[in-house]
Amino acid sequence: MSEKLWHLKRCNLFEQLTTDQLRRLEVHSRARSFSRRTPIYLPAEEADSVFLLTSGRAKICHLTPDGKQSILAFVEPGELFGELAILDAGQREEYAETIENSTVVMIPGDEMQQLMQQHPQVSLGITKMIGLRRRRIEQRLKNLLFLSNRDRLTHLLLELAEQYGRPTSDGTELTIRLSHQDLANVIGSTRETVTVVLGEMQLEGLIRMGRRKIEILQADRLASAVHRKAPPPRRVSDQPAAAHGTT
Amino acid sequence: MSEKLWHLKRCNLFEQLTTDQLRRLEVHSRARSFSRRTPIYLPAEEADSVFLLTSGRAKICHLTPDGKQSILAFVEPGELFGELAILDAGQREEYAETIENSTVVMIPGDEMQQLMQQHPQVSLGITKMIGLRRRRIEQRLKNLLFLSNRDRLTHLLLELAEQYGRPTSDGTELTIRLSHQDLANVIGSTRETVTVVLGEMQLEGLIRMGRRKIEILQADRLASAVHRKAPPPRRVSDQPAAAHGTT
DNA sequence: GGGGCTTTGTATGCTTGCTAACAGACATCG
DNA sequence: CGATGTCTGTTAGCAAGCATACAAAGCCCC
Repeated sequence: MSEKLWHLKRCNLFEQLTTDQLRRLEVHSRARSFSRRTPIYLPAEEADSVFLLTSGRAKICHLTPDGKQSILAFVEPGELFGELAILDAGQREEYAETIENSTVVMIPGDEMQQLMQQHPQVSLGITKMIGLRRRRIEQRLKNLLFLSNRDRLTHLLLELAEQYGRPTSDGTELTIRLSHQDLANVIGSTRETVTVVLGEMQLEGLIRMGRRKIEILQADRLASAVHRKAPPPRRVSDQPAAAHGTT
Repeated sequence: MSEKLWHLKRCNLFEQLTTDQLRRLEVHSRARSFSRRTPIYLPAEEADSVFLLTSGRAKICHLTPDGKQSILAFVEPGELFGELAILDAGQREEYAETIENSTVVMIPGDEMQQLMQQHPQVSLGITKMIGLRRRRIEQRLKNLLFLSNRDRLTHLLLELAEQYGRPTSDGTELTIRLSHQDLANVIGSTRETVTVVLGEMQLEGLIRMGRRKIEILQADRLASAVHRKAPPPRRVSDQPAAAHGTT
């Protein structure tokens, strides 16, 4: 009970709210937990709730009729997802699935709308979130339009490093474990191609990889290959990137 | 002066406002007109204003370093654009250019923010708009990921027909005049390919085309080819689709 | 600790669609 | 009305990356 409240408070969207308001939100929302690789919601389901991931990790996906998957975004603890349910209660077009054992809080859409009406801050926060994610999607669209398979993969690795990177003695290790298939599903390619390209990168000394594990050795060289400014070097003592990002 | 006000009122986002509030908005905003094929704003420009198109037609584009263009959206009268300037005053990532002689009203971003703070209705409206556009982009991303060149073109034609279609005796004529190059820039293809595919479609009796002109003869067959439900038949007397859409 | 699932490695066509290169038709504007 | 720019049509060659087909190695759960 008070745990749910605690989780709500951790979402920076709600940090301005009074305890009373939070409690109200808490009463109307519901906590659930899911084990690894379980769907949280499915396409064509009624989209009447917004979700807050409180622990674990999830991904937002789309599936074509013939079974091809694309990953639209990853979700980290403290992030809201399925947020387009606020706009109009239609049906989901995508589905959300846990990557690791996770817990979420479900907030009814109308409750959320009401909250937005009463708190311009929350409203603005939501708007910004949706807008930022839109920008990210637009960026991906452009990448898909103009970049080769390899360059898109490079971009992805750099983004992942920024969000999920942990510094090591040799470079940066991704704390999110993805298969080649997953990577392919993000950049819109095939598993085989990703395997090959990653293999090349390893030969070139840019990365090192293990099973579902990638370590980036030369972020600067990767970045310059796609005209992107290199990420700032990060000390081992630094915390992993603050999460508000998705892909 | 009162003309600007009149235009503001025509934007459904503002229709709930009192005349006083509108006048306030009016004082702070500025009207400008642009002739055909003129940039309204450019990439890397300071993004401190939101635009309302009051007449004409425009497109939102992205240009790669090596000169390849992609069209992100078309803008119709009454529509807001450049709206991500509300989120944070960074730099534009895209540019907007008129397709026809146009007039716009520039609304300062902070003015807009203030308005949103004071009027939850406006805020919600903006959120919905950004969200809907995000959905549209996501749809395009999926199309690009999974569909062939031809199928993407088919989708585009159907969408354009919905937004800009005027019924004729033989089918539906697009009231927006686009070159093959433009179409290619929307679906992420090349001019040559679009020419060829459109040629095929014409041979198959699906469409008829002239210079910068396309008439869709068999929307149902087009639609079924991409598993899309056929658009509702529209009487000649009906008005063209209400505009809140973009691509 | 063994069976089965998951993940990765690798090679060979083949297809789509891009590049490049012209040519003609139409339009617009002085 | 001529000239220049825009738009469309067409082709051949080429390259990226997909589909397909196996194979082997790790990992996890029973």
